[in-house]
Amino acid sequence: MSPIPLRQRRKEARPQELLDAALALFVEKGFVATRSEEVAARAGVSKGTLYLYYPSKEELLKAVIRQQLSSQIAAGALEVERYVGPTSTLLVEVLSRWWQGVFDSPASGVFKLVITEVRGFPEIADFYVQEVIEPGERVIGSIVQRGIDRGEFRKLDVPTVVHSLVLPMVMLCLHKHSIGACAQHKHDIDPHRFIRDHIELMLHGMQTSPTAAEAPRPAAKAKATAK
Amino acid sequence: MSPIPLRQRRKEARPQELLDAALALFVEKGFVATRSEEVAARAGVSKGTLYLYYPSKEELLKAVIRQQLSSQIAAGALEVERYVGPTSTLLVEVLSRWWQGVFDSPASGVFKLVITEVRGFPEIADFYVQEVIEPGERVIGSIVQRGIDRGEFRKLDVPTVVHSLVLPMVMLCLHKHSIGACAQHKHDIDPHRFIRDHIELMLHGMQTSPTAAEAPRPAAKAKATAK
Amino acid sequence: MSPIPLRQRRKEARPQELLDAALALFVEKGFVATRSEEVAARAGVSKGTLYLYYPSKEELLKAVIRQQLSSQIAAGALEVERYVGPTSTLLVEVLSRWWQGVFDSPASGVFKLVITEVRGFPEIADFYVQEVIEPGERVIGSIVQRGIDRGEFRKLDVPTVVHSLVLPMVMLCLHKHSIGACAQHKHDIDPHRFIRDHIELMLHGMQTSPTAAEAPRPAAKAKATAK
Amino acid sequence: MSPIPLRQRRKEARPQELLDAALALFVEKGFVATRSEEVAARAGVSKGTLYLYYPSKEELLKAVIRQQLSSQIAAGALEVERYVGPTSTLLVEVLSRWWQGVFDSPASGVFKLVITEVRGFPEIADFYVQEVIEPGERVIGSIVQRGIDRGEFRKLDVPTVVHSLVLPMVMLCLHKHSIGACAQHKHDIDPHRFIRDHIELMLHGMQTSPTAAEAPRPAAKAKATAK
DNA sequence: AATGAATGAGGGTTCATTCAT
DNA sequence: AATGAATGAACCCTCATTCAT
Repeated sequence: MSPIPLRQRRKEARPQELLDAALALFVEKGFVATRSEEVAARAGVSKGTLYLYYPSKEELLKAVIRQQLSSQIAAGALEVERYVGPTSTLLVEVLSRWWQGVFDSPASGVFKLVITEVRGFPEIADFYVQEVIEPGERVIGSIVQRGIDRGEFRKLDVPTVVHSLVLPMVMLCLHKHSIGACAQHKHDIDPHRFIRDHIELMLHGMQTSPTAAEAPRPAAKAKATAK
Repeated sequence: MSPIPLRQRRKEARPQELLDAALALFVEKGFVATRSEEVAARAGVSKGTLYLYYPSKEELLKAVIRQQLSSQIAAGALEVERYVGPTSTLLVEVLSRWWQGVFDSPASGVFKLVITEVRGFPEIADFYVQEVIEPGERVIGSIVQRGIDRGEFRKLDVPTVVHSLVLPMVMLCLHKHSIGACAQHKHDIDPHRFIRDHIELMLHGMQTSPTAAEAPRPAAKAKATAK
Repeated sequence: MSPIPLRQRRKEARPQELLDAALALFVEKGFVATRSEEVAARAGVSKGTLYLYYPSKEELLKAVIRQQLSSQIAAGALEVERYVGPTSTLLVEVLSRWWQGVFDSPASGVFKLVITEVRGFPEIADFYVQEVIEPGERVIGSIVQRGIDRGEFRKLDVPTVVHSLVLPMVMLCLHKHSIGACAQHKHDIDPHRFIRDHIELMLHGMQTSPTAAEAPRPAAKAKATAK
Repeated sequence: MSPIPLRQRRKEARPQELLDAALALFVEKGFVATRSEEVAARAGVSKGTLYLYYPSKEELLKAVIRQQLSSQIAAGALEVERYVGPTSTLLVEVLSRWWQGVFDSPASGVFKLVITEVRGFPEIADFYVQEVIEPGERVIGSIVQRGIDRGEFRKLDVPTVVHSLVLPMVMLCLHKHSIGACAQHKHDIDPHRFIRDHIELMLHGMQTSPTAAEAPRPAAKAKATAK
């Protein structure tokens, strides 16, 4: 049934395996502190082999980031256009979906990687801005705009709202891979719960009429402050 | 006229000069990528001198972080107790003051430093959490709680609100020292303006009464909590 | 024709080549004063390669000593058991053979190395005592004892005799690698001749019967020992 | 009563205090591994002061050795000329006296120092040979020669006998400061007892008539092998 | 004379990268 | 293609020596 011999399958899988290994290690230990041999070892190949696929550790770093970003651009944009229904629901929907896909996956590490390494490789900034920040802000921004246009949201400064919405999410990803990864401080926050609450809180702040804010979750009931 | 000999005066200044140099460089290039000689040079001394004051690069890092943190704890707590007046004003006041003191100063770099280096030196996590996160959250949390107690804010989950308020601020510090430091992306956001807007937006989300710009809202009822 | 590739052949030879180089240099210049790069160079490899085989200069030192010692233990013991004939001949035989094997070989340097470096690395003392001193004294001691038992030697304190016999030999090895290695003082003594004479002199002192050049002597009585 | 102020006395004592400190440390840790600051500290002065008395660590080493040697030349020679009585007694007398003065004093360390450091500073060899080896061998040699001339000793090769006599003594000094200084191996030999026995054994080997050998110590009795 | 802060050459060790196998 | 031995530049840190005080 599988016409492709194992050897060849491995060979084709190599680049991805190397990228995965590199992502994990770069995020964990930092780019400089990660030895290229470790990356190779984690990918199950030898030091030399790594250099067959990537000409240098630096290129490997860029490839890691590029690849993670490409997969992020994705989705969403279309959804917005087609969607009918309350904007708050749409916003919750889009942010949640993205959050689900990112936070628990290794992809959450790219944020740390970018923050940590851009200064050393400013090219990274360019494609990060182009591939993630801008498209991301455009999508979220367009939703917010839709809410404003439809009178659901107050007339707010769109970029501000977008940042207020998104920065905590990014920050949680960073936390996960830094302090959150240190034994004692693992469970200080429940990220999924926080994000849910955060969005809700934001919606409150954005909405014209308080009632509208509740729309997305009909079955919900009072919960307020319970810690 | 000057009874203290130059040598000695220098000696006392050295540790701080070295810490300043180290902070700047560690934030800019990362701990591992910074050569100890660079730190020394930036502090205007030679390689060897650095080791007269700090026994190793690693200890220097810890000293850098410790010192920045110690100076952060400070402030605010008292203010909260004494304050009379609307909680929203208090919150704006406290956050703004802190923001002023941090964002434009080199201290803003510690966030990046911590995020970047904790994994390598987990002890850092401990004192960061103790010296910054916990006291910080306690102060902001107490303000939020005050607002709730006084019926000015809705009955929200305090930690959630604190995070929603603060994480974007921290994130902006990180941004400043990473992407924001790359030529092309310098002025994507005006941080001070954003923080002002962000807080305002948050307050909207938090407040009970629509007075400020919202429709009247009865005791908050349905809450979109179901996960 | 040669199925083993050159690389691999080298690899197997490396440790020994490095040990040889290290022995020579450590003996000549002392452990601390020898740069690891020199060792590598003398072994025909680069600095880095040394660390492929030994994790540190210190481990290299220990390996050098260990290896020399292991090869020393060896020999003699059996010979003693089997031997028939006068003990004096046996003693001469065993000491000469050992002397031949040691003095002119690089192994003679280990004595200096041990004397010089034990204080810095006391573990060395343990294995030197176990691998060299004790076995060596045991072998020579057993010969002396045999002589006493067979009435060929006077009833002397065995360890004393062993030391009197052996210490000058060790001392000559030390001399060879210290003062003896300094141009002006090269030929102050002919070591082989000296050792021959020394053993002969010692035998005179040990023997019961005056055969060689001594008057008959009854069971030794008066002893010039009182301190 | 003491007209010399303390300050000045200290000042005059400095060089000697520094030499003592240096001897102890150089013997213990080796010349290269001893930091000049340690020497200063042990002598109770600061780093800088050391350089007021000796222009470099190397000169300090040479001074240490020179001074120790100068004090060794000393004595004995005259004694030999004047002495009347059996040569064996004279020999025992001279060797014992020297041994007493050397072994238990810090001077015993110079042997190690010379052995260890000559290769690095060959000038040391010259004055060591001139100041110690040659005078020493001359004194002992003249005694041995006297014994031969007077028919007390067999017609042996004088240098050989001298070496056989003296090398174990030197070797014991070396041992004391190397293996003997390592906890486990402190009491393997009783040096004073050994030297006494060794000389006695040597005398046995040297003497024409066995009876003569016993002369020096009339009151002694059988002791032989008892360990 | 004495101090000890400062210097900077020097040496141990690491690791990205190459290349013979 | 894959390996891993070898290289050597680079970096942390030490310490002899200097010199302002």
